[in-house]
Amino acid sequence: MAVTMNDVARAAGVSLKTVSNVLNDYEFIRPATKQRVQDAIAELGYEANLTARSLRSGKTRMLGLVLSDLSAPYYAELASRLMKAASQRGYRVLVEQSDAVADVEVNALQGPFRQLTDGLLFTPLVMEADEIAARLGKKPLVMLGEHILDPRFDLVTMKNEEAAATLTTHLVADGRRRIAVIGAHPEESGGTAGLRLNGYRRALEKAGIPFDPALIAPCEWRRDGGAAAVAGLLDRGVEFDAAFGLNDALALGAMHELLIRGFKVPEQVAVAGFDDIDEARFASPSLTTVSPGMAEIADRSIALLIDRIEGQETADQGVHVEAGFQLQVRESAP
Amino acid sequence: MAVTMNDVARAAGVSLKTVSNVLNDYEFIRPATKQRVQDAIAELGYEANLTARSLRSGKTRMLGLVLSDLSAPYYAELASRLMKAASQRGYRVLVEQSDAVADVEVNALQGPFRQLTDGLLFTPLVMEADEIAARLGKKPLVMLGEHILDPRFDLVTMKNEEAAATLTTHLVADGRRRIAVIGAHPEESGGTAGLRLNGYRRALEKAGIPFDPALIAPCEWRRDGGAAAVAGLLDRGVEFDAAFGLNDALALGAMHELLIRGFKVPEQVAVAGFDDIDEARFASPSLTTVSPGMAEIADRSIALLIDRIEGQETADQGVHVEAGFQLQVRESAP
DNA sequence: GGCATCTTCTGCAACGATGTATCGCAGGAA
DNA sequence: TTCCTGCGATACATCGTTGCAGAAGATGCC
Repeated sequence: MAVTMNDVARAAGVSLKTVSNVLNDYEFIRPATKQRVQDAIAELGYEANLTARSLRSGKTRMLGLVLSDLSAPYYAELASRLMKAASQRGYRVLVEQSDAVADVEVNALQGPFRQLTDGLLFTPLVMEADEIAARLGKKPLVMLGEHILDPRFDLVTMKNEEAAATLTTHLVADGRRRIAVIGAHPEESGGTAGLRLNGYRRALEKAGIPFDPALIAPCEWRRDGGAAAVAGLLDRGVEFDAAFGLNDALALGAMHELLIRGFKVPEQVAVAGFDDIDEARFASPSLTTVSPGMAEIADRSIALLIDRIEGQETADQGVHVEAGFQLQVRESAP
Repeated sequence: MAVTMNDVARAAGVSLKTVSNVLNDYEFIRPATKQRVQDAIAELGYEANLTARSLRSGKTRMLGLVLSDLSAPYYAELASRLMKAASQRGYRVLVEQSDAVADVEVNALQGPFRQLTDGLLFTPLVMEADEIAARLGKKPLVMLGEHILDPRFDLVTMKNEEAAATLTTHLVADGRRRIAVIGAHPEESGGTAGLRLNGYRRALEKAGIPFDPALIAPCEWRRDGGAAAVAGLLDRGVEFDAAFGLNDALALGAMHELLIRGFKVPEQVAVAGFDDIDEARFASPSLTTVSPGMAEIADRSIALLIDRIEGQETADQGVHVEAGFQLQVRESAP
C-alpha cells in the first residue's frame, strides 16, 4: 500500500502528530526534528492522502465551475484561464456542464457536486435569483458573467451594456443605420442578451436613429443559430447594412451566411461580434468585436471566491466586480 | 452539520451498517426494513458523504484527463464529450492542463492528481513511452489520440495515417501537385504530426509525385502558427497550389494569411485541415477537413478506462482502438 | 526557590463511511 | 430433540488525516 504518515513517523522516530505538524507548518518544531521528518518523507516518497485530509478538514481545495457547455469557445477559454488562476493558489477546478437544463443547475448547487467543492463559480442560465438564494448552502458562490445583479450574490461580470453601446456607436460612425441584432428578442432586457441589447438601443437613441424591432433576430447562441437568424431576416426581406452578433459565434455564423449569399462584408453589410475569441482574429474577413477582458474576469473571480472560502473577504453584501473591455476594430466593420 | 448515516440509523431504528447495506443494495434486507431506512433518508434529506466513502473504499469515481490546453477547440470539444460519456456511467472528469510542460505531465502521472482519480486519460506531449511506463502506478491509464503505440498501454486514437492519405489523395485528384504541409518537420515520423505526414507521403508516392521537403513547414499548432508558417513559405518564394494544415487551427491560420495576401482560395491555393472542429464548417470559405469520429473516440476511451477500473476489461496487453474517420469536402478544397 | 510561561512534542478522539466477524432466529434434516 | 443452514441484522475495527488537550522540559521573573 501507499506510504502513510505513520510510516514516516516511525522512520523519523517521532509521533504521528509531529509529522502532521511539520506538514502543516506548525510553528513550534525544532529545526533538527523538522529536518528528520522531511528526510523521512523524501526517503519514503510519502505523499499526503488528500481524501483523508478532506474528510478530516472538510475542505477539498476544489472549486466548482458550472457552465452550459465547455465546447463553446468562450467558455473553453474561460475555463482554461480559471484553472490556471486557481492552480496558482493551490486549488483545482471541477467543471459541470449544465446544458442549460434546470435539474443539472439545481444539482450543481446542492447535490454531490457541491460536496466535492469548497466554492462555486456559477453561470446560471435557467435558475432565477430567488431560486438560487433558496437553495444556496453555506459554501461561497460567485456568479460569473451573468445578469443576476442581486445584493445577495457576489458577481464578476463585464460592462455589457456600455460595451454594446460603444460597439454600436462605432457602427453608426461608419455610416450604418440599419443594424440587425443577432441573438436577442426585441423585448428582452434582462440577462446578457438584454444588457447588450439595451446598450445597442441606448447608442441608437443617442444617435437619433429609431429602434426597429424587425431588426432583432432571436436564435440559439451558436454558429448555426447566427446563420439561421440571418437567413431568416433575408428571407423575410428585412434590409440591413450591419449585423451585430451578441457573441462571436453568432457573428461568425451570420457572416458565413452573408458571404454564402454573395453579400460583401463589410462593403454591403458590416459584421461585429462580442467576446473576441481567438477565432475572431483569424476569420476572413477578421471580425470586429469587443474584447471582454477575460483575463481580468478569470483572475478576479478566482480571487474573490478563494478569499470568501478562506475568510479573507467578509463583506455582508455581494461584491460586484465589472471588468473592463476593449473595442477590437478589424476588417468586418472598420 | 450535515446529516450522517448515524442520524438516519437512529431515525429508522436500525444500526449504522444496515443503512449502509440499504445504500449499497445488499441482498438480504427485509423489504419493511429497507422501506423504513429509505423513508428516513428521504425525510432527513440525507446525502452520502463522498469523501468518507472515497477514504474507505479507495475509489473517487473521478477520471483524470491530461491534455495540453483546454482552450484549443479540439480539446474543448473532446473534453465536453468525455465528461458527458463519463457522467452516464456515474463518473466525473477532472481536467489537468499540461501546457506541454514535462513536470506537469509527470505530476499528473504520479502526483496528487493521480490520487484524486481512479484512472487517467492521458495525452502525452513530452513524455516518452519508457518514461511513462516507469512512472506508471497501478491505476489504469488510457492513452488518448496520440502516437505512442506500445503494447504496454491502452490506446484510443484515430487512423491518422490513413486519413491524411485520403485527404492528400483528394487534393491530388483535384489537380494539386505542390501541396504544402503546415505543422510538421520534414523528417518527422512519430507522433500525430509524423503519422499524418507519413500518410501524406504515402499518397504522394502512390500518385507518382516526388516529395519536396521545402514544402514542409514546421510551426506551433495554433492559428497564429499556421499563419506564420504560410508567411514563411511565401517569403522564401516557395510555390504551392495547396496547403494541408495538420489540424484545423493551423489550416484556418494558413488560410487567413493566404487571403490577406490576396490569394484566391481555392482557385489559386486549396486549403485543407484535420479534426473538423465546429469552426471549420463556418469559415469562409468553409474548410475541407477530416472528421475524426470524435464521438467514437470519446465513448470508446471512457468505456475502456472504466472497464479497466471496474475490472471488466482484463487484457494483459494494451487494447488498441482506432476510430473511423470521414472526409469532409467543403469549399476550400473541392 | 517557586511559580508562571513558553517551547516542543505526544496521545487520543474524531471525520463518515465500509469490511469482517458474528449473533439470534427461523426452518428443515437427521 | 439436536444439529445444521441461511437469512437479517448488528458491533467493532478501519481508512489516513487533523483538532484538542495536555505532558515534560526549558526559560523567565520576582
